[in-house]
Amino acid sequence: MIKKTTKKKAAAADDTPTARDAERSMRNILEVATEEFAINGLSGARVDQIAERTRTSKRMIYYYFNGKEGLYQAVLEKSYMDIRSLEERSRLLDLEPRAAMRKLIELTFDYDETHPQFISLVSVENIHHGRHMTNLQSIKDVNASIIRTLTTILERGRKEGVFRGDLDPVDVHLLISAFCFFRVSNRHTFGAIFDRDLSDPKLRKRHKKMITDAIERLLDPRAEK
Amino acid sequence: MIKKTTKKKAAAADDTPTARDAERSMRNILEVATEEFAINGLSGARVDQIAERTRTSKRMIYYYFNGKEGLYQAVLEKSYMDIRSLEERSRLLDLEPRAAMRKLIELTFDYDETHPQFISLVSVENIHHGRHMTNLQSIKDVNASIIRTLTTILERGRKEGVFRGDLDPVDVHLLISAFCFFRVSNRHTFGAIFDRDLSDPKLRKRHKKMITDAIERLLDPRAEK
Amino acid sequence: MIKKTTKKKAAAADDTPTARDAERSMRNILEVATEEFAINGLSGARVDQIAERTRTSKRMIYYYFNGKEGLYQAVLEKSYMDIRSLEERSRLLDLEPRAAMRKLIELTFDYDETHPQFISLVSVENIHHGRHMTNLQSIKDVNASIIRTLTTILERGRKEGVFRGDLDPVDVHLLISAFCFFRVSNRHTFGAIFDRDLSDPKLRKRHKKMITDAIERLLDPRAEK
Amino acid sequence: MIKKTTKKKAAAADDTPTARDAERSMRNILEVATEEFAINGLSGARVDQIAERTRTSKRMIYYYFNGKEGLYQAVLEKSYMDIRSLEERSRLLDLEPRAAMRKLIELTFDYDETHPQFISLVSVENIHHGRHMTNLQSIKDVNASIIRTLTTILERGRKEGVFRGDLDPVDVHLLISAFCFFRVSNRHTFGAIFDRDLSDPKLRKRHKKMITDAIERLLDPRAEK
DNA sequence: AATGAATGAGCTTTCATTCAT
DNA sequence: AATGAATGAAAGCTCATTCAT
Repeated sequence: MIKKTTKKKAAAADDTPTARDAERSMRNILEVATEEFAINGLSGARVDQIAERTRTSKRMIYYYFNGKEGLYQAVLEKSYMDIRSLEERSRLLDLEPRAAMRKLIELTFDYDETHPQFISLVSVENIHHGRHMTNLQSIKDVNASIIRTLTTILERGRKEGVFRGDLDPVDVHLLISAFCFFRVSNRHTFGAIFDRDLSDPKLRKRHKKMITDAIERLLDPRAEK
Repeated sequence: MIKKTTKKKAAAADDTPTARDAERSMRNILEVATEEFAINGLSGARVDQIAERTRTSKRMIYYYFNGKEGLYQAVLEKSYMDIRSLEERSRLLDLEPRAAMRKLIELTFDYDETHPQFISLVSVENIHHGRHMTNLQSIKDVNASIIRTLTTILERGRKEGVFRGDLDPVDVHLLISAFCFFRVSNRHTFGAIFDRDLSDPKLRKRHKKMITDAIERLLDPRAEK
Repeated sequence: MIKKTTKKKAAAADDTPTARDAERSMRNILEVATEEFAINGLSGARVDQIAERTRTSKRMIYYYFNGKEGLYQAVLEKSYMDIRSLEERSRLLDLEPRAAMRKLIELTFDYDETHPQFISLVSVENIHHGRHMTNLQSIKDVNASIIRTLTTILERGRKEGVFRGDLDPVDVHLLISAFCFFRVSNRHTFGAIFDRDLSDPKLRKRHKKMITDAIERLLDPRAEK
Repeated sequence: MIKKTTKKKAAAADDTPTARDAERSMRNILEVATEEFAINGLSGARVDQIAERTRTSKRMIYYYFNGKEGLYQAVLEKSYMDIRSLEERSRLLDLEPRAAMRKLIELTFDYDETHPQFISLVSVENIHHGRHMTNLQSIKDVNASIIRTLTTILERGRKEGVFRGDLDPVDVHLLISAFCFFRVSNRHTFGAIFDRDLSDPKLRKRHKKMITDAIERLLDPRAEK
């Protein structure tokens, strides 16, 4: 992360009005840019358009983020950081394994459902082969935490005999993510092809149950081969 | 495909060298464009770059496809059409329900795995809210055929008592698609975050088994509530 | 005029269906082109657009008229030729001088009023410095005839003592033309500036009378100095 | 003039070298563009050609005028604004009615004669149906002032018994404008047809007298019906 | 005599970025 | 620390025309 870090620290340290203004400007730019990149992609987003919707000027984007790509990277990082709340706020490990697993799935499902911009950004980043994430350790850290939690849940379940023990936590995470993510990321093509509005509450409820069921049964030790 | 349909038909009817040349040129352009749009997205792809990699000139892109957007739409349509082979070539309905289901999942899994460009294009189209598909009935037709096959398989399985009967075919298709698609569409971000190469044959095999298992267990009538 | 002349003669001589078809195609093209050039000017008109509105193809425009400029020139000539009817059909010289003069003015006024396309084309040609008329003797001939008629009328009037004799016929023609032409050629700017609809019948009548009055008084020998 | 008004005002207020440079650049572009649009029309003029003749670059045309059409509109407005000098500088209302009228006609005649570019631009704008003037209130204002002056002159003349009182000022303005304008706007076609050079000083003098005479006699109350 | 297919050249416009304080 | 003005480079697209039969 560019020179923003220094700024942030400075802002945290001294609380001068100027510093707080800078902080506010950056946040404002990030918010607008998040929308624009999510809607239009990296190449499709326009620096002019972002600047115009901002309280500041185009010049500031260069000042704070060193250009379009820098801004995009900052947006991406910020978006991934926001997931931290997902499992931090919910005390998953206080629950017994099966309840914890169910809740984890539901949290993921709901998060993706309510954060289509994040989904879009991740799709955009995949179009670009994830080349803007390679330097962002922060993103890996956040996700490592999710895997740690999941590993613990699975391990506990195995010990209690309620989960089979031959599944890789990352694989399970992949399966859960895939469904929750795809439902949102591909809602436009899937919706158009099958004339379905995936945001319909009835469908949402049914799908949430389906993915929960699917994982639950997959983990059921009685069927283990 | 735009207004060139007449041309195409003519080309199909008479087999003059000129007509074949035109046909070949269009295919050539489509192939190159498919790659470019898959790699760079709609906004990111460059007409110049596409033209340069082509045997023809930039002018021809406008002649045949009425511009960048028209070309993109043609690419999208063509890509979706190519899936027809997926289930047409394989005689799914000759198999007993559970084998058919397993094979359907594997076919989907393998198709997505071997057609990352198609996956990219669909992702790109979702970034653009599926706005280039609304007019393409052909795409709906192809997919309707898949759903028809799946419906038959599920129905047969229910009658034979090997599948539960309370699942919507489109929902099942969604679940299968989600996992197969996501593995490819998000391979870059997922790979970067968890330091995993999703194209590793060992992983591929494991995931294929996992998704097959998951669906199989989900459909198992013994667990039905 | 290009090779059209040869064609026309041929068409007149032999009356084969093919020849008549050619004749018809050319007329069709000319009609459409007249409209397009009048509305859009020489640079603004589009060969594609003209061809599209035609019963024939773009290629034919080149076949018959050797390109856009040739077509424009043919349109211009044809438009000027059509005025011949103006004074040929009306037997001006059968009237006594003052009546003849009044009628000449009214004919001019009405012709311009009812042929805005002709007015437009002449304006267009002036934008282009009249450079497409230099070779068209036909145009000069038609107009020479008008001047001849006007000269006769003025001469007779002078002899009868009802017109002053010191005015140049071409000057008088200029004055008449100017007013009749300008009313139509500048109707859009003049109309916009003064919020007047110059095509309003009431205005038309008033203006017709005004110009007739003005010329009549100008010619009145009693005021001659 | 587009949205650059703010810029202009700023430039007027502070007199920084930069501001003056911008002002100068815009004027430079406008001058060149005026010529180009007058000679080639809106469609015929080339942004490249305009830029090349300018001290600045093509990019600046878009920066200052938002494109070709914006530039054209600015040129049109500026050209109309320049007429303001016509009657502002000359103290028409200090003269007695008949002298004032004569002078007004002569001023109009001379202005058109010496501003063929303006004449061309108005012709061009009429080809385009005056569609670029609809938003330009400034143009209406300038012309309203001319009509006000003319109305005063006519009114005074009527009171003094030297002018008839039944003529509409705008009609009179139309008659005067028509002749003065047409002489210039149609000099090429008229000149070509009648082998006359309308810029010949002898002709100019004769025509000036003719239009002055014609209006004078038209206004003469003795002939009023 | 007639024509469908193809195209080079050049057009207007857009874009992310830097200059200059 | 902050910014308004300026811009080179390249993008997408259009046009009149010719090729090839």
